[in-house]
Amino acid sequence: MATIYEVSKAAGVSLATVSRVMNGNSKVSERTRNKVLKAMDELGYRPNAIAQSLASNRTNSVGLLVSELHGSFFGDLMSTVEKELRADGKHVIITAGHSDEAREKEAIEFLKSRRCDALILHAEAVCDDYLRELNESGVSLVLVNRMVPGMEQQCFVLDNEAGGYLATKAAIDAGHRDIGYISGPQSKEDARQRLAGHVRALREAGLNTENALVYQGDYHESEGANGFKQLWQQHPGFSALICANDEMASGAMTAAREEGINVPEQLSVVGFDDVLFARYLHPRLTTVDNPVSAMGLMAARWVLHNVYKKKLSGVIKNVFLPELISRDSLGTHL
Amino acid sequence: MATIYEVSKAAGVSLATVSRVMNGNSKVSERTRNKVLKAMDELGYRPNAIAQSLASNRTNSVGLLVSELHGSFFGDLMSTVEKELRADGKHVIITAGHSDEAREKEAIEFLKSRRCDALILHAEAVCDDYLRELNESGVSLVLVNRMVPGMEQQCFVLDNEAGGYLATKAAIDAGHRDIGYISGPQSKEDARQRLAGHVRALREAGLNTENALVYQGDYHESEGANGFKQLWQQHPGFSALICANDEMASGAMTAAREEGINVPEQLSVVGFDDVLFARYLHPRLTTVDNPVSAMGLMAARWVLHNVYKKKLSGVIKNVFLPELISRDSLGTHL
DNA sequence: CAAACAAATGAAAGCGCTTACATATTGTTA
DNA sequence: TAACAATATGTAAGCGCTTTCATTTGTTTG
Repeated sequence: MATIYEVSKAAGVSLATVSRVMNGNSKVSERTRNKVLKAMDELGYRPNAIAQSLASNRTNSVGLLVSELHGSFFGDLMSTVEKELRADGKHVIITAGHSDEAREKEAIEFLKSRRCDALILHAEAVCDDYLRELNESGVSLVLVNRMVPGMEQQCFVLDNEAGGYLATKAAIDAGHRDIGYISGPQSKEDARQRLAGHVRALREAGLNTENALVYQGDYHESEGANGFKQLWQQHPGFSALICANDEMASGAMTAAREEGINVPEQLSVVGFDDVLFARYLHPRLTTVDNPVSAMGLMAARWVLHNVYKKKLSGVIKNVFLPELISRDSLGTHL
Repeated sequence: MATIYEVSKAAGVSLATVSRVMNGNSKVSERTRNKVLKAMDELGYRPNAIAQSLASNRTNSVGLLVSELHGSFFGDLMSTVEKELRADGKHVIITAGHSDEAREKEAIEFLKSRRCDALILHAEAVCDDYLRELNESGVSLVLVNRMVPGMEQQCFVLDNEAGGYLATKAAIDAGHRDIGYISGPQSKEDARQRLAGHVRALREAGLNTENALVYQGDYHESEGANGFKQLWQQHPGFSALICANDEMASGAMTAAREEGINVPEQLSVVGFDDVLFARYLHPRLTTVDNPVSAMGLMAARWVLHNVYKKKLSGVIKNVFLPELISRDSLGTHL
């Protein structure tokens, strides 16, 4: 592979001049620029990004931490972030934290050792203090799907409470009064907030929230089925079931069907997240969207603006409001 | 951030010695090693991976090209590859080629400029010659889901013909005789092979393959619906429909339902790929699995072995045989 | 106890770039 | 045309490591 030195020799100019035409910042006369370009072309020269990074103290790479590399939520996030950054010549190093504290920290250390110019983190397991320290230690970072007090401008989050409210409100508006809820693990912030929104909607409608029909699941499909079974046993015949995510909604729908209960005629189901397969379920799932792509985009733009000094088109938005995606699984109840 | 120089000063040894304890290849006495380790610890030293790469001409990074960053197929691939390589301290730079020749080439150039030690490519649009040239130019690379003559050992593929055969054979074994087929775009190798397998199964059963019920789709859901409609119009009442992928199978099932046709009672449907949502469809989709994870694993192991000289556990397998995943969408036909 | 060898350590030259700073070239003005 | 900007180009010192080769130190043996 040709180096800058060979290019400089071939073009009959100095290293500095070659570097100048590559980076296009300093002035170079039209004639020499052409000579250099020609030499580069003839040699098939490609700058060594590693050497550039070492010399310039800039890697043009941003680290992205996700919980998993599969699943539509992270797929959308990675896809959006990569596209936006790549358009500006930056590249993304992706690592997975698997929602585990040690692995998340390890992944972050890894990204730091790779000298990423910035980090975009979907960190679930590390504590707020760790993130604040990281932030103060001089690492440029933004957080997706997490709000850390003191770093509000660097956090891009969904208003989960509003989403929880939206889902239950939709059921209430459709005439439902007996409404069950399968929550996510209450150790997770988003799960707590979604539940809080649900409770607010019930209360607002004057419904009983004391001995509410709530089952705590773990966001997995199987717990959707378990949750449904338990709630149905506890209070047979409730007319709507709100689930804190689509996976559990799917599990619940399958379990209901196995009991011979028709969705949505006998039981309405509402999910949360609008993952890809929500459209493929039968009946197609009414759910609350989770604007991952929009959040990923904002995170990428923040980096472009604050780290790479690119001027912004549009404003940076930190908190996203979810919308209800009406499909077929929510029926009216007279 | 502390550098190796500061560590060497703190420990009272030379740079070379610090480097030695980091890399652990050359001998260092127990006493000095401890001094160095202590100094590193106290300074919170983290080696600069960029500088290491430049000096050693090894980046410990492998480039991964996928068509898209979302979707379960690529999610599984990325996930497996990343996990396997990361376990050995390598990291993965992921880029998307969007099944477009120019973008695939650009992505590959990008990975080359990052000086990846090896490339794992899911390249659909570039031609065989390009890949062969790349290979001969000294870049270590392997191909996933693509067989290029002359590079067999570096290709990890599914036997699509066998998969196509399997799907149709299953329908025949279940008693079906009137079998429709929605193929993928015949510009793609895998689509042609899947169709070839289908035809072989028909022929073997002594069924007519002349004016066979075949519709050419594009692997997208909508074409599954279109394909079903057209075939049904052309020959109403056929009892089984084989689709070249799950997306189209889903589209076909939805279209059938809209026509009031029950799956699987009146029409059996078989898919291909066993993507995540196949389990979520109703009825759950009988399909042919596509062992992406296994292929990704092999690709990663090949790299570990051939590029990083790691000794192998187990053998390298290049061609993978698919299996039928029996669920509920294929019924018997007497 | 010195010779002979092995083991541990250090000195220094890169790796391929960027970027002050210095110098050369050109253009402008009186 | 001398004097001076302004502009274009070159020189060389890093960036933080690895690695070769030379040197020092330690160990063994006759």
